[in-house]
Amino acid sequence: MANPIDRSIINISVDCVIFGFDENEIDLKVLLIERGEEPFFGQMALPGDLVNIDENIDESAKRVLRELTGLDDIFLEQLFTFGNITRHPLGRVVTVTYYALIKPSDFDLLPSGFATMAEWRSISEIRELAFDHFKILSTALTRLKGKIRYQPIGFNLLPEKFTLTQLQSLYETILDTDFDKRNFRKKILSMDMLIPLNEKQKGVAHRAARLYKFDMERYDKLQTLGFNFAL
Amino acid sequence: MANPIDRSIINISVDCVIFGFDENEIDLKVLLIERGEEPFFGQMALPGDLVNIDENIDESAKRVLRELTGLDDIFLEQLFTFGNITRHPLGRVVTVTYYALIKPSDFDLLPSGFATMAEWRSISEIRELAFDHFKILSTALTRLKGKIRYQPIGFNLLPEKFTLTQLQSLYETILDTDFDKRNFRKKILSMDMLIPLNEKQKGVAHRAARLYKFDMERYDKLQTLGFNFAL
DNA sequence: TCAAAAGTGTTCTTATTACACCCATGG
DNA sequence: CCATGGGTGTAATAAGAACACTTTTGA
Repeated sequence: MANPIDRSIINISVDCVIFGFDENEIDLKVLLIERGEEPFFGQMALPGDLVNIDENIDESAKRVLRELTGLDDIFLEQLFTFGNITRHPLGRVVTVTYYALIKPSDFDLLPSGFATMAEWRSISEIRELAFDHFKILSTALTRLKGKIRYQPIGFNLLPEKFTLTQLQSLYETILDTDFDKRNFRKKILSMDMLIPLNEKQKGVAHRAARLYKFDMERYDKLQTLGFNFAL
Repeated sequence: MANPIDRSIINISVDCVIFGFDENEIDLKVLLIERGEEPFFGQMALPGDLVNIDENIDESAKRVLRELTGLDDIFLEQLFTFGNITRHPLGRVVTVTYYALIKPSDFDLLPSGFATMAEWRSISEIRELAFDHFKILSTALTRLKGKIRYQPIGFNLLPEKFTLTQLQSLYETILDTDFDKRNFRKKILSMDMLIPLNEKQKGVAHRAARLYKFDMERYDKLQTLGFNFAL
């Protein structure tokens, strides 16, 4: 970590689990940095660092993420706080973790600080991470899968205009399952949250699909009424 | 708080939201202490205190709860971490909060430490609390209501042998709603998690109800298969 | 003309809701 | 004998699951 750990006190840090999903890609990715500093020098880790005394922890998470990876203006949701005595080799560090799901192609990565590298890595290929970050990642993945069934996470992962097949494959990738095409369409359209456009895909070597966009106003209304997005 | 706040560092505390439900009682309660110390001297607050450097935060929550209220051996679940700069008047304190739902009559309250009193208070009557504890309480209540629909919280709130009406009124109280008696029974019995006993209530001035107990083995199995307790 | 994905309905099964009367017990 | 809560079934509706062929497009 960039700030020094004080062995005489409980230090507090934030760590961010940024999931990435791009259309055309088949798997879910996570943003990792390579550490240019001890401990775990040269190993991959979640972006994270100590909280400053004069910043709210939510703001701290945003700052740390920006400083290490260049990602800015991301909606982070709090995940869990990990506080075991032994989780950091240099002292006592309680970490508040956050997660988000974004579209990698919307952002440029710019590693700096003690991050010598910032990269998207496929979830399925990750075997180990610095500290207890692998455990944090697993916790985040479980939460994401649970959450996406009830909340329209994912609206920000598609282009403004998208096809129903794109939407379906987004859900299939994140939930790691398959849906019946007709049933998926029936359900998603019955929610009345998509606006069909008088536009079609162009330049595809097959029948062009109709494009849709999200009806945010309608969605917000349904949310407040306790609407359920389950599939 | 009992330990002194150090203004030069970020202090870390735990706070516990202990919900209480007793049969025969119509409303949901929460365990509060009266503070015998500044700040907020004499005001009601959630039991909470600073974390020691040599204890895990989960263990810290248990210890603090025990020291202030006498409650021991309670399964606490982490709720959320509140870390705004301004949340504590004497310095920077990030608090990790926990919650649980228990049956008050199973425990004796024994206030000590800086708690001059420890009491069960009806949720609906609480207007204000020390620090940001009212907000913490609201967050916990939302979480509890969400959670009880998918998890069998509540098994520990009833006597070992209970009637279906007791179970129903437990759910109705916590979710603040009403269920149709026949539909409730049909659904709960179809889950196959209750064992009907060859025993009846005694001493009631009406037809005696059959008693049931939970089939924990069966429940654990269903849990791992992704079972859903929704009502 | 072929390959590739788009688009479209029906049937069957299962879950959810609404609803009202008789039963057993103790006071 | 009455007040109190216990106990029971059915019909209607809604939601979910399974399933296969025709259409459009560009290469």
